[in-house]
Formats: sequence, structure tokens, C-alpha cells
Amino acid sequence: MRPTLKEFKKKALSNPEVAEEYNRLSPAYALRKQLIKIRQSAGFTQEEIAEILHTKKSNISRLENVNSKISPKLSTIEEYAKAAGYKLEINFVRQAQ
Amino acid sequence: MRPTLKEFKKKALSNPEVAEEYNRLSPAYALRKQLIKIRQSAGFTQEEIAEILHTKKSNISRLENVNSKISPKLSTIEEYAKAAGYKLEINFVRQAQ
DNA sequence: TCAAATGTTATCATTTACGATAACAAAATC
DNA sequence: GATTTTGTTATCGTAAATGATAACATTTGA
Repeated sequence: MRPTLKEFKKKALSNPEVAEEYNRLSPAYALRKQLIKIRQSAGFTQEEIAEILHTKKSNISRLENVNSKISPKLSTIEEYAKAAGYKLEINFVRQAQ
Repeated sequence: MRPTLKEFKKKALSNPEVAEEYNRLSPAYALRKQLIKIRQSAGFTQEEIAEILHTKKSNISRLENVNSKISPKLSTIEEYAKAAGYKLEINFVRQAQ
């Protein structure tokens, strides 16, 4: 069978190092890592931050999870950050391309 | 009539300088001002950026409008920014309070 | 190793953002 | 000041995010 780009990608991503590099470049992945980081810096479990936000731990898991395909609302991220003692700072950087 | 906090706020906000300062502190307001700014820096009308994003000018107006009560999705902001030649940069800043 | 704590996944209901259309308002240009 | 361009507002349908629940998986600690 002729190797397709899709096949190549699949195989490459099965390599942990490649996968890590690939993910690091994904903005969505970076965001979720940051979310987990600030929650842990505040010493909260998912269940604890869920309670502060009047929601459930499963929803927090979905928000933080890399595999999640959702694009959260800005307000969701803002509120989560606030609960962890952070505020959101958004900048628009001119894109060289 | 006894002045209420609501009354005070209303009066204070009728002062342009106070209103500006108040608005500057509102993250939602700041975001929308930034959106308009980057679109104009790219030389686009609402209709033009709408076309790039395969949507309609009315939707762009709603997104940019300060009076809008929506909290947009991250992906919406990202795509809009990209169309204007910018990328989104999100930071979490520890909140002193 | 067992139990408790923590995080994940699937599912369904509800809420809300987004898309499209049309009519209107405001600003710019002639 | 009439016309064109640009932006606003209202409305409705659709898609997607969020909430809740439950069952499961993983990790931690006694």
C-alpha cells in the first residue's frame, strides 16, 4: 500500500517525541496545559475548582483535556482563571507570514 | 431622593473621562476595541473581513460591538485575528487581590 | 493490596454562540 | 443633499459549548 500523508502523520505521531513537539506547537494544547498549571499552582483539584465555579469536575476535565475538541468561550476561560487567582491577558501579535 | 449606588454610577458614567476609565477596565470592552483596531490596521471593512471568514457583516458587527452580550469562542477570535494578519497570545497573570 | 481521592469518558438536556436575511442608521463621497 | 458605503439591530434557525449524572480509569496513600 502506497504511504499517504495521513498514514505518515499517524505513524509519526505514534513516536512520543514527535507527538510532544507536534502538540507543543498547537495553541489549543498550550492553553490547556496552562489551565492545568494555574489550577495546580492554586492548589486545587478539578473537583475543588469545579465547586468554586458552580459546576462539576467532569466539565473541568473536559475543559482541561487535550483531547477535547471544544473551543471554549472566553468567559469560561476568564472565570476559570479568576477562580485560580489569575486574570486573562489577551494580545494580538502581528503575524509574519 | 436618597442617592443610590446605581444613581451614582449612572451620573459618574455620564462624565466622559470617568466612562473611558471605566470602560478601559472592562476586559470585554478592551477586546472589542482591539478587534476593531486590528481590522482597520489591515484595511478591511466589516464586510471584507466577513467575506474572508465566510460569514456576514452583521455577524462581524455583533462580534465587535461593545453592546454585544455574547462571550465569543476562542476559535472565533483566533480566526478573526488571523484574517487580519494577527495571532492570538494568551497569558495568565497572577491576580493581586 | 486495598481504599480513597482524583481525573476521564460517554450521554443527554439546556443554553448560547454563530450563520443568514432583511430593514434600518450613520458616515462618507460625490 | 442625494447616493453609496459602512456599520447596526432584530429575528430565527442551527451548531456547539456547557451543565449534570453516572460509570469507569488512574493515581495516591495508608
